[in-house]
Amino acid sequence: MPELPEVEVVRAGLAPAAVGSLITSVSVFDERALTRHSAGAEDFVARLERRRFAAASRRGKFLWLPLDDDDSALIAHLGMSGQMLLRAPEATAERHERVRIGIEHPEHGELAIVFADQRTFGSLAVDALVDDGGSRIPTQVVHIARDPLDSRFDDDAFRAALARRGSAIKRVLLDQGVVSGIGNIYADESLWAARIHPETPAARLSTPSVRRLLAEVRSVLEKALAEGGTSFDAQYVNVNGQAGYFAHSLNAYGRQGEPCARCGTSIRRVSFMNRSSHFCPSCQRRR
DNA sequence: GGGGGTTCCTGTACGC
DNA sequence: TGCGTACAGGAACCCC
Repeated sequence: MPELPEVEVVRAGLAPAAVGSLITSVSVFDERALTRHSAGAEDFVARLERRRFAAASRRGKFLWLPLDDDDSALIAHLGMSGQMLLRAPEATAERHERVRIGIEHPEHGELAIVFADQRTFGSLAVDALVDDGGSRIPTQVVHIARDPLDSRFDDDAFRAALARRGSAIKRVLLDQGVVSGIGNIYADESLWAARIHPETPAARLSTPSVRRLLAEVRSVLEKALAEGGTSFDAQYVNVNGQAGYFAHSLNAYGRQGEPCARCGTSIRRVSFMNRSSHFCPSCQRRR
């Protein structure tokens, strides 16, 4: 599932080929890939053709490629199974290919950016850019908080936000309006590393606990990024179709029944928020 | 505005 | 072999 590290790997992979490229063609094969673009496929194509990509940016799990008109950007959210692939222009269609964008780079020549998505939770759009504290971000990203790896992430504001929330800390970690980029996998991993029970009310966490949690969130995200992200199957791959290696480093997620790497107790899996939570019942005690 | 549940979707695994 | 069902989960949306 693409979370911050996976989306950042995709952004960094797209940047060298996309930035500076001229968009020569846009083909939409499945309009469900444009649920974020309410004006429809025809409008989507018209807003992209003959423009150039000027940069490659990201906040949380959203990535976007600003256009050279300085007023709009192609935004992408990968959802559960979205992929942005770089392919040769004549490459055969991917199995779940939804959108293909033909580009021409001044040095690398012709390429295709292919958006493929099995479960169709992901989508693309062309969105207006607005000012946000000195930077320009798409309107659809305005409500998304900065991510913990962002140099302008405000640790004190995060601590204050937790103090106002009576919800379980895991629910708050997954709330992209409080802190972005964290999904089910890295929430479980960070809570395991910080020895915090996922259902602990956020407001009950002491200041040292919040500091420890934030440090572990950053550590987990950075390690996953260094290993190219987490791949369980073909659902997440980089722009070249290659898997990441962080799945081998997981301590809690998907390890139910296996011994905790710290204390040997069986990792437990419980249903929480219509998804799974994995934790060690011994070293992540509920207080 | 916080809180929490529902919904969208498709491929895979599993039980019978 | 074949069928039905549970499961995976990001985020918008809804009602309380």
